[in-house]
Amino acid sequence: MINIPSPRQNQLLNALPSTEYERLQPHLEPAQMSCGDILYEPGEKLHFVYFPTDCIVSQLHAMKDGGSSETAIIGNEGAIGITLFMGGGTMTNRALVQSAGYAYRIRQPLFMQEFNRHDALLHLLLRYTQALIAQMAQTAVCNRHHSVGQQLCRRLLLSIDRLHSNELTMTQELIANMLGVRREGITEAAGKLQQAGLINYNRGHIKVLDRSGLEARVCECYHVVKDEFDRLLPLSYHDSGNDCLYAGFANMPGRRSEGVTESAGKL
Amino acid sequence: MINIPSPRQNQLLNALPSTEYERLQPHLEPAQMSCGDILYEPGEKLHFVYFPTDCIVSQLHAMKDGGSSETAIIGNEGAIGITLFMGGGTMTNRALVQSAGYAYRIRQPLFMQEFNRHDALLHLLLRYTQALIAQMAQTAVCNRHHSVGQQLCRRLLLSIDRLHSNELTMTQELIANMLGVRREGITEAAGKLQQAGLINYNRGHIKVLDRSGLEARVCECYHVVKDEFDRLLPLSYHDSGNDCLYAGFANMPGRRSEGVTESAGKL
DNA sequence: CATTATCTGTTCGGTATCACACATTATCCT
DNA sequence: AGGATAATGTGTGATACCGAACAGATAATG
Repeated sequence: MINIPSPRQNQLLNALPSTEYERLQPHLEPAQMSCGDILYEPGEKLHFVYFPTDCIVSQLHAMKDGGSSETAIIGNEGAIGITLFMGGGTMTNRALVQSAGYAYRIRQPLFMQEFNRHDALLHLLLRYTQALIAQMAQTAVCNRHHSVGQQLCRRLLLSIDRLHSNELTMTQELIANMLGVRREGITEAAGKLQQAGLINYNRGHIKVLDRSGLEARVCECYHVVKDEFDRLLPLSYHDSGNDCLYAGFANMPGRRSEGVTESAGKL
Repeated sequence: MINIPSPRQNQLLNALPSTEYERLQPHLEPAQMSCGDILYEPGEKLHFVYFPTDCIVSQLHAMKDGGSSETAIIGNEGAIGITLFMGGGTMTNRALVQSAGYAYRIRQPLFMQEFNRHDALLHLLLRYTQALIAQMAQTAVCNRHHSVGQQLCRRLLLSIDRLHSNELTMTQELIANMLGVRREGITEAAGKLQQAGLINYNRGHIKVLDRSGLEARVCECYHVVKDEFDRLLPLSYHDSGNDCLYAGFANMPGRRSEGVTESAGKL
């Protein structure tokens, strides 16, 4: 037996009404996501929709000259593979696992079968997509106007929000590539945060000591996006936290989450 | 000379199969769009979906300190009001008419009635939304990595693509606010372009003299987005002619189809 | 333990952009 | 026509970030 999180630990899956969830559930396969895994490349067809439970995936754009920038970060509040239901089939970015963990995935045809019933799943995912859009747009604004230090704060907060932990595993080099800045810039900014007692870092391990301190330094972009997620996906506050022991993916005891069986779509 | 364009001059409406178009058509009201008009503010409910025929609308994000940045530009290839069918109802940005002209608009309930038939309109608009997402993401990347000069080229090309004309009406100050940079920066960059014989500008009037010259200077972002639009929204079913009374209008400049960005580089 | 690889700290010069101030010119208005 | 307004041009210094090179420190490995 391996300790694998429940699908319901993904907030989108958790927000589905039980009838829809139970139709989907048999087709959800757990997938172990390792740091560095690539879910899709630019222009490459994706065959699954992924629902992270405790991993983090970066949406990265690479440029010809080798530069790159992250435009979104996706954890258990969301899903990877929106292009499948948006209709494009591929995207111009790449999806890179940035923090190890698990996700549940479902094959496109099975997923689309449910999506095309045009019920809660559709409404939920479109709302989620709009939240993702807000995140990407705000990233654009932030890239233009805010300092590396502020963006580092934003990035750290986004990560700990999704990990539900105050400890991160990532090197300064990695952060730099995500933000699209130099590694030295991160060294300097992170040094200041450490000196201020807000974080503690050590060779790829970052511990956030003072969350509110980070929030005091971060630019408005962080809260704009967070508020928009909360507005669009109010159920994302529902933390059905505890893992369940789960062996294999066949017969999973359908966890009823009382009080959350409503659709998020209150259009 | 002051003919009101046909709704079919909007490429989304034009791409609808005639049965759907005819259901929609009675509800389409022409709207005159003047420069500076605001279609919605952040958090403000929108009651129409707008389909531009010959105007340009900017999707702008403002910040507390007064700064702003454009994350997308929308012309007759698209629509304003995706939040209505995405389900959010409001957005975090504002929509500002940036070049005067006409649009057809339709009230939300009537629009949603058609959208909820889950037919061509839904699929078309979701694909369009994905293209819009690509534009916003690439804007984020561009803001991070490219110079003011390159971004100016991108912005000019985006505009003339949507105006189907090589003459623009916008001041350097306006462009600066769109790109989120200083006006002096635009003065300098535009001066270089003029000196190179690529454009000619004069107190709010810009004429593009050498389109391919601009394309040679622009960063890759422009073509990444353009290719993605062409891929997702081929000028399809009702290409020029049939239902369009104003077939004399030029289409977007020649479509390019080089591959999507190579996947070399950091991460 | 020694070696290697990885991660972090620091420096230095170069450059793009910024912030501000002000001059100049074209267009608009009465 | 003449004055007001809007748009553009220029200059000066400050600063944030870049590019590259290198040094020290810690973990990983054999």
